Parts: sequence; structure tokens; C-alpha cells
Amino acid sequence: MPRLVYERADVLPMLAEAFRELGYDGASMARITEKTGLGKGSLYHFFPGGKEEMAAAVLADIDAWFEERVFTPLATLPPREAVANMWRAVDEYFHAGKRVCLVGAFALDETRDRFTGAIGAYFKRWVDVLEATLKKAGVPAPRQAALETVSGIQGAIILARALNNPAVFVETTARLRHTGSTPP
Amino acid sequence: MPRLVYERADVLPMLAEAFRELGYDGASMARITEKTGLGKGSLYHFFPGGKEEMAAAVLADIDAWFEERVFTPLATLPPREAVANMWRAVDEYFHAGKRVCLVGAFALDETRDRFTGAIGAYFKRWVDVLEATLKKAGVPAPRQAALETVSGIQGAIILARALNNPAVFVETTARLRHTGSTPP
DNA sequence: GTCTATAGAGTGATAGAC
DNA sequence: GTCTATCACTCTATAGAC
Repeated sequence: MPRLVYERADVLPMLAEAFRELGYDGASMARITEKTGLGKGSLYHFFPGGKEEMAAAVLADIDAWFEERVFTPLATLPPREAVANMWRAVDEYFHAGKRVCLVGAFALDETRDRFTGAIGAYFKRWVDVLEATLKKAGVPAPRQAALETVSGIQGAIILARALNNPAVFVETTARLRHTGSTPP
Repeated sequence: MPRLVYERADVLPMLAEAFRELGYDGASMARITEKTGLGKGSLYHFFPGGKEEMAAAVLADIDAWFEERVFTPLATLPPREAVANMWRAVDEYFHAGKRVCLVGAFALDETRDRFTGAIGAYFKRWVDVLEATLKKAGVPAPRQAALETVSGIQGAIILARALNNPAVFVETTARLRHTGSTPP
């Protein structure tokens, strides 16, 4: 009987989904083993620091994805293309409203204080690089537009989940999507 | 030695703060007794249904506050006055970005499924009544503007907490605040 | 005495860590 | 699997108002 052999990197997406669905405190080790199919032995082998290290690794993995697919492109592509790429990546990542932003969710309760650095850096990077892009695109008040866009995505996720209607995510972000792609 | 005697209604704001700071799963009975100063006896006397009844009562209390201070005024005051009143109430309630929205926070993880009705009703009522007000004010695309406003508030709370800077709440909602108060 | 509110020890179950 | 700590919750005892 063959057995599946995982690497640490294979486990991260499953862990991420567990934390996304259950929250940090709601994700008990028992439910994490259910969701991942890995035994406690494997999990503590990969993450000797336990649950906190698992969540920290997941946050770092998310940040790396956004760096590659959103932040770096924002900084290097021509502004309008960069913004269009961001919205494509956002729709892909959040499954057009069906998936929650773990970084945003962790920010809301005292879980934030465990991961202040990672959470703050993710959002600061996003706002800063989007602001610079919008400035290049000639958008007026680029700082405020960037804040509005990043926070608008977070709010749309909450609203879509609260109303139990993923379509609300696209509907709510509709106007934001034009910022940076319409001439001033 | 005199002792403090509470009513159920006195306990709700303290419970709300506990859930807001700790989240539903993070709010253990031990920490709730710490935060409220009440013994388990008192808490289970007021809320025989335990933690779930406590959270449900808190959600109902929040909903009642918003009904009185935001939703009903939106439906009855002249449109521009109604919107101005809403923003005053929002700033007061969320302490201009220092306080989290418990209903929104519960929406993000599986806690939503315990309180689907209350969470959905709160946001549906807010969006619907704001949409009607903006329509009366002659705002174009009132539905989308209402979604954007309600979700923008939620997003601004997340961003302010993530960046550890309450001022970001006011900065981020700045443009939203003009919707409904500027002539079309 | 009754009644409501309070305090907190004690229950079995389950938590995270190893 | 095994450890201890902590979980939500129960229950008994009691305080003070009538």
C-alpha cells in the first residue's frame, strides 16, 4: 500500500483553508488534522512551534503569493495594466467572493496581536504600492483611492459572507474596479 | 459589604466588548468572567443557554441600537439629514475606528453559521434602508452606493486595525461620507 | 419563609504540546 | 498515545430584598 508523502509546502494551502474557515481560535488541532488529513505527528514535525507557527507560515505563504501576483506587478507593469492584473488576481484569490481574506480576519480580534508584523506589513505594502501605481496613472488623491480600494475589497468579502451571497462581492467592488483604468 | 447587583441589560455591553476583543471562540468563559467581573453563576443565571445565548443576546442588542440610531432615522428623516446622522452614529459606535464591528467579525468564519439569521438581517436591513434613502436623495445607482458604503465601513475597520492606526478609518471613509450629501 | 443574584468548586470533555 | 491545562457547563451554597 503506497502512502502519500508531504512536504511542508504541500500542507500550507490545507492549513490556510482550515484557518480561513474556522478562525485561529476555532481551528483546534483536532479539526486541523481532520481538514488536512495529516496526523498530529506530521504537523508537529513540520511546525515544531505548534499552531502559532502553522498560522505564521500560512500568513507568510499568502504574503508571498500576493507579492508575486499582485504587489510586484503593481510596481513594474504599466499602471493601467497593473491595476487590471490586480483585480484579476483578487477575483482569482478570493474566488469572486466565496473565500475569506485570512489576513483581514486575523486583524479583527486579539489574534492580531500574535501576528501584528505580518498583518501590518501585508496591508501596508498593498496600500503603498497601489498608491504609487495610481499616482503614476494620474488618479487624483491616490492615497485615498488606494486605501478605499484595499479596504473596499475587505468590506466586500464581509458583506458577501454576511448576506450569504458571493455575487455581492463583485457587485460591491464594481465601481472600485474602474479606479486607475479610467482616464482622469 | 454591599454587593453590585446587575440586570441582564447591564451585562450585555460588557459581554459585547469581550466578544469584540476576543472573537466568539477566543472568548472563553474564564476570560468572559475576567472581563465582565461576573461569576459563572451570574452569567448562567442570565443566559441559561450559555455562551451561544450570550452572543445571540449581544447581537440582538447591537441590532436594536442600530435600528434606533441608524436604520429608523434613515427611513424617516429627510435624506441628507438621515445620511449625516448615520455617519455621526457610525463614528460614535465604532469609536472612529478603534472599535470593531462584531456582526462583521462573526460573518468571517464558521461562527457565521451559528448566527446566520441575525448577521444577515442586520446587513440586509442596513443596505436596504440606505439604498431607499439614497434613491430619495437622487443619488445615481443607489443600490451600489449603499453596498459600497456599508461594506466600506467594514473594510475601513479591518484596515485601521491591521495598520494599527484608527485614523485610517476616518481617512478611508472620507469620500464615502459625501455620498448622499452632495447634490447629484 | 420566598425569590433573585452571586460565587466558585467541581464535572467530564477536549484543548495544545510532545 | 499521553501529558497537563483549560474548555463549557452544572451544581450547591449563600447573600440580601421582600
